[in-house]
Amino acid sequence: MSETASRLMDLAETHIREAGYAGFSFRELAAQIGIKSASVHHHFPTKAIMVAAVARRYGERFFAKVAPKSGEGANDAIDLYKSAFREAFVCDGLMCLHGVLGTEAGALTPEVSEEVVSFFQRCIDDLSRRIGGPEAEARAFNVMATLEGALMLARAYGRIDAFDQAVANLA
Amino acid sequence: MSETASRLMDLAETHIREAGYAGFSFRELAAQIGIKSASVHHHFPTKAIMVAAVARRYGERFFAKVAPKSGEGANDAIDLYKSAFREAFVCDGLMCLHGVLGTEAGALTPEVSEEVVSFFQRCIDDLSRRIGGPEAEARAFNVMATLEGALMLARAYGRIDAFDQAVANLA
DNA sequence: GTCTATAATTTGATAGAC
DNA sequence: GTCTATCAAATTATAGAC
Repeated sequence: MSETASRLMDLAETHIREAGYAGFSFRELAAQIGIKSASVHHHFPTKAIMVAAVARRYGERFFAKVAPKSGEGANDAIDLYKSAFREAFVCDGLMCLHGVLGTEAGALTPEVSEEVVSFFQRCIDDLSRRIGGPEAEARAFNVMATLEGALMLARAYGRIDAFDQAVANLA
Repeated sequence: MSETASRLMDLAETHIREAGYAGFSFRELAAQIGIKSASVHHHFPTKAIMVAAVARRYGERFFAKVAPKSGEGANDAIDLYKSAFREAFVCDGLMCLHGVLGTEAGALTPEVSEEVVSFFQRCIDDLSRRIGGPEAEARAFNVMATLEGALMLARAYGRIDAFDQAVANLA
């Protein structure tokens, strides 16, 4: 992938995590790196294809970040997920990309929608396996729901304290 | 408020809860009730003003629905909130309006943004008071985060089971 | 309250030259 | 890979007649 394509994805990701799927245009991205919108179409034929690519990359980076360290216990997995979501607010001041797109489900093309669903599916599967025990899947759903909601509240309040209170009882 | 304005708000609310702030246009609403977009502007001068009105009405109805029954215990409040969110999926198949707008914060005008923040503030205040005890506020944040996230996951999975698993440990 | 008409802008996307 | 030029469509919004 070209350097330009990568920078375009960076910008698109930020815009989506700030304002959703409709929160940017090809013209806007182009202007931000000093090219024209027609050139953006050379890298990504359509907006839906670009967003699907951004969503896939976001997932890959996320799962790399929460990958198990050697000799992890059940709570270590939850802590890693918690840290990843907390960083989204503290470092970037942004939502989880899939959290935004998930709430906008009705506005998405099938290709984007599939990326979003498979992200959550993979999160639940991964967490369930690493948590283990009889209530593993329910706990996995609870962890993901709480983290997505906590991040949204932290942004609404503009305070990491809102996130920390919301997730205090996890792990 | 006129019957027409009320029907326009109904339609706008559904569209937003399905696809976000950018998920509808005045023309679209107008066509759905058989008038022209210019007539929509007669009832609501701008889209932002309309969405702010929809957000306010949604909050009023929500708080009426979760209002305390006489002689309620700490868990009753959480159960009422849980039922209200569960119904959003089971009855309407839609997100919480403020949950959608909250994730799209960067796309909102100040007037809409203020409605969203004050909705969550009021939820947290109400829940904290009704839950009571030393950890009341943290539990309130946790309840709201979990419910918003659970509703989003239920829609992503298309299964109420995802919601129920995510909120199983509440109350 | 609703209409016609229209302005002003933005958007996603394409054709073809360099 | 980027450009110019352009298209077709959609969007928010306004003016003024009925």
